[in-house]
Amino acid sequence: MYGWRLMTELPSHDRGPGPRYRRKTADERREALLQAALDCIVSLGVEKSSIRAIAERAGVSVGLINHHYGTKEALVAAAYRHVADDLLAQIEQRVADVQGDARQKLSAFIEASFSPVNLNGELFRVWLAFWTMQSTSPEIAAVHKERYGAYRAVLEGMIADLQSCDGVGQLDPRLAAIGLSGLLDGLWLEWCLEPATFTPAEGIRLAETWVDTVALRRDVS
Amino acid sequence: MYGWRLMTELPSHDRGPGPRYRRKTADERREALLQAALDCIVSLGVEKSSIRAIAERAGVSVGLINHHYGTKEALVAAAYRHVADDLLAQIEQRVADVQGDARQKLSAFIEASFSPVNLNGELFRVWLAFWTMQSTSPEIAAVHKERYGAYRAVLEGMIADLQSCDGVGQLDPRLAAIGLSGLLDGLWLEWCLEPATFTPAEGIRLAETWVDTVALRRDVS
DNA sequence: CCTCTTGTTGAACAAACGTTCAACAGTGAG
DNA sequence: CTCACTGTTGAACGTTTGTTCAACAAGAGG
Repeated sequence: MYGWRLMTELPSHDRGPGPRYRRKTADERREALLQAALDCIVSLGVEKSSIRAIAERAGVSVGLINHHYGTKEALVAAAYRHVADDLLAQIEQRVADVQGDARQKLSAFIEASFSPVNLNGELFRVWLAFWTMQSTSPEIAAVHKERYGAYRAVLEGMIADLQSCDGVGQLDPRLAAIGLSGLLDGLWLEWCLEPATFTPAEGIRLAETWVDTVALRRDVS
Repeated sequence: MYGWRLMTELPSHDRGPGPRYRRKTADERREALLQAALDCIVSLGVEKSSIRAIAERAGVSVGLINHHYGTKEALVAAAYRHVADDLLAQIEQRVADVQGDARQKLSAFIEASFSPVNLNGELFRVWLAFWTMQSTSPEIAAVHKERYGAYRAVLEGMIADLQSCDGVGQLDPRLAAIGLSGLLDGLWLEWCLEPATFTPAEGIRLAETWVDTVALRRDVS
């Protein structure tokens, strides 16, 4: 369809005697491109993360991204799934590392939510990007629905465990989980938008108070 | 700087005998452009709201936007301030319309937060756009800080009133306001991303429970 | 009527975007 | 070595973006 012209000059960069590039398997390259895309979104923001910027970060040429992912949207969707999986897995790991009762595990979940890994303006920008694309990209929307459901299911299970041990609270596990995840997300959002508003310790205290007085029925005074 | 060529053909649209356009004062035009920008962001999303789309919606030509606002960023910042002002003013109006004690006024605030005006996927897209721009645009960031501070100040005042009447709660007014605004925003966020998760009535119940058991010390069972 | 101010126009522009694809080249198999 | 496969390249493309500015014209004041 397009015309083809001979290159009129040699590439300006150094042409050593060795290979000009190293080939990778399709899977390896896909993984590397995904990491480069995340790096770009994190450091440059979404709208500046062009195909060219991602390709440069990955040390490859522009054409390779469409070759391996077809479209940019598919690459971003894959990145979303990757980050969301990582985040949830990391929180679950922290919870699993705690040997204690259901209440202590929930505390670990809350503490992990307010760890510097999550309270991170760059991670926030990544999430904003995904949320924005969700309204126009069915693929992104599907990933969101799947990952967010998993997140809340974990929380609901922990609250159900808690109430079966320490007595029922003012709300059933489903609604309590929705409330807690809303509180955690809302505080995370506000902290990322304006970190001076409150400290992570205050955020933890707010979430702990919610669990004690709403999911359970205990007065922490 | 740029060359200038004569128009090679007349405009294709109808040229009536009357004026081709009507002049407005600078203030009137600025207002009209701002409304057109909001309409576009709401209906098309941010990334599709180009200068040309906004100009077409406003029924003017592309150059007029830069003439009145200088840059697109300034226009968006003005739109942000306008929407945020409107939203807060509307909630405060609802609160003022309620004759009752501090607790009933807080209920009006919560109810207004979950009204269809706010639980609106289009409004959510507008907010996402503003949040995204905040990290790159100092002007947008300043507007956010100013408006969000006002929002939380209103909430903190209401909670302080409540506690001075009905007794102190588990949290001081500042932290209680941060928690409640986090909960409201988080639930709003999650509802906009996936409306099937919970109903507005459940959201109201969650927020009311927070007020009764955390800001106050009342068990709603 | 003419004049001046100023809101308005819209083609041109430079830069950036995602995508395409013919050509190139590394790598392992025969 | 040769061959075929395929990962990789990068210029060109078509489109869209925000911005510019010489030219135009509406409307008020004389």
